[in-house]
Amino acid sequence: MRLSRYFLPVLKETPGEARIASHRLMLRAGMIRQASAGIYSWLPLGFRVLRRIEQIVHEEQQRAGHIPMLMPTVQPADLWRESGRYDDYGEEMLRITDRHGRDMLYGPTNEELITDIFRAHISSYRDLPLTLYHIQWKFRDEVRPRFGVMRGREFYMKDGYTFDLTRDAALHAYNRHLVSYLRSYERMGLQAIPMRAASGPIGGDDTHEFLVLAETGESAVFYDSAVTDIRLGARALAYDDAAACRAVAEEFTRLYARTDETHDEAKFLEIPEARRRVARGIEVGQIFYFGTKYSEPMGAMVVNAQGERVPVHMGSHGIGVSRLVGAIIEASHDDRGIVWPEGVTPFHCGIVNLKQGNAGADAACEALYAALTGAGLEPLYDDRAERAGAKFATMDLIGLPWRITVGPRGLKAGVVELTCRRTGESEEMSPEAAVSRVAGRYGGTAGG
RNA sequence: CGGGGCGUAGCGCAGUCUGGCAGCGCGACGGUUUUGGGAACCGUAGGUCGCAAGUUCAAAUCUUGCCGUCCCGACCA
Repeated sequence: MRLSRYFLPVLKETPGEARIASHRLMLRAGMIRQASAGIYSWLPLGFRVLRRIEQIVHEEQQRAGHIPMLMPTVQPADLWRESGRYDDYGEEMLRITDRHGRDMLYGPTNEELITDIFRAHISSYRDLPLTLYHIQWKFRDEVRPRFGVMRGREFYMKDGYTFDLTRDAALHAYNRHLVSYLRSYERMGLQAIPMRAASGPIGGDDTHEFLVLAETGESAVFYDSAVTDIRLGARALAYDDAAACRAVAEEFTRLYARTDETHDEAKFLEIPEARRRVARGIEVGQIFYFGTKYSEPMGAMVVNAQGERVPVHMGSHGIGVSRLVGAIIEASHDDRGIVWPEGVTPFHCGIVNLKQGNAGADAACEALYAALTGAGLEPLYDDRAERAGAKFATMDLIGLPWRITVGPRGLKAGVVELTCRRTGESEEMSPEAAVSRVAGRYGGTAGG
């Protein structure tokens, strides 16, 4: 993409309403524009990041054997009356009446819809297990939206629903989700710690929240510092192997890590003092096993091998896709701007032409652009007639992990400059070497 | 939902107390000179002063009502 033809409305000054780094930086980098309290338009740069996170979630869900689909945002109230949640959900649910006077609602979640789909089409244990998921916009009419996309009213979320014959099978689904979530977050360059949590209004027997440590987090968290040393890394994952999934889940949840809702001071004090940590975290996902809470009242039954009609065991599992954009920035920025992890960056590499209009610099930049594109990467070429300082400031603000700087001075010596956004380190090298270095950073995962 | 702010150009704000030409900085646009970390100068455009009613010769400014938005608390992915 050439910046001169792109839409990147960056701001030099910080809009007054933004209190935390991610909100401030998303506004300044031209990623979002507020439409109403807690409701945002995603401008092109923000949209790219949102899509990359969504893509990682899709890939990891499907790797775990989960099946994508799409349910509507507007739902009929009747289904919610059936589950008993139409009244329970209260003022957070946006209620709508259509032209025929029917009660509708903008979905805050999708248990009712998915259960309705399940009961209409599934009747035998032979069709289980089944995991369906979708990524869709949701709406919760928060009393006080804040922190930009981290606590919006409209938000984009992956929610998955598991259907199993037995509790044991449902717990395998729970562990499988835990592992797939860990893998998704690691690909996004994030550490999200699974913590035992309260179940809240969705209801359930077992639940973990995934928290990203950040000073601006909404939850107080208490944990054993050793949990932050655990990584999934490149290990092979056998999602169909219940014992293997349980082993990984146990490895990540064995040590003490809880939010304030379930914090147990006595157990916390059993941790060696040097490893006790009290901090704050941003919730970026949650997994629930809730048994037959919805299947019983809504009649989602299957016939088991003994010929008996039994309610299915269900679980639901969510990842806050739009919230992750903010959470990643909270976890990865500096005083100059955003520092994107390579896994979610909106563009793989920036090209800064220090002397736009200089034939040699222009040609070198075009050649770099073609070479990077040819290597399967998406570069952002700053071809504006701006001064160097302005171009650097823009690149730093939008946080691309790599920047190739091209100027007549370096070209005389046959070199360009490759700069790492995170460390600030620069190195001079031939344009070809710069391309292969950047391409090497993204390996086979480039594109998308 | 309780309490408190704020609403004036795309962004940041002054002007409101004490009614009297709608301003400043940044940004945008044009020009000249510049050009390796947010350049300088000259010029130009851009405003239903949140909305409505009221008071007044005269309202951004005073009064009333409404709307929007932000912050603290409670609540919540």
